[in-house]
Amino acid sequence: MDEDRHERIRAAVAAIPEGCVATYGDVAAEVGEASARLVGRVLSEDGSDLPWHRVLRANGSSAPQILDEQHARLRAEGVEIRDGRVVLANHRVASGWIF
DNA sequence: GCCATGGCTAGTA
DNA sequence: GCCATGGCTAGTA
Repeated sequence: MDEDRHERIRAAVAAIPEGCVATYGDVAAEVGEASARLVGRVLSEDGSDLPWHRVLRANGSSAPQILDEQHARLRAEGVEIRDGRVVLANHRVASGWIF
């Protein structure tokens, strides 16, 4: 079932540690079968307490409708934001998580 | 048809 | 900015 894939996406997002971030593509790669686009959709439809704010676009930016809340939450976890986006360069680690 | 994406290009500073 | 892509959803036949 497709719900299976959605569940794996949610599990991958849930596993991102506090203070760390990943890109939609990272999460998709982690799950294996998911496209980055699907990750965005699943998160947008999710109503649970998933740490969706730790998932960013490939360049560290955010879709406008979530930007304010996302940045507020990330700052609260100590993630630095410059020029309206999280700086991802040189922070990528082998597992795909970024810190 | 719609997008909480991503990559690549042109055009400005 | 623009276009390609993937996956889901609404709305018609």
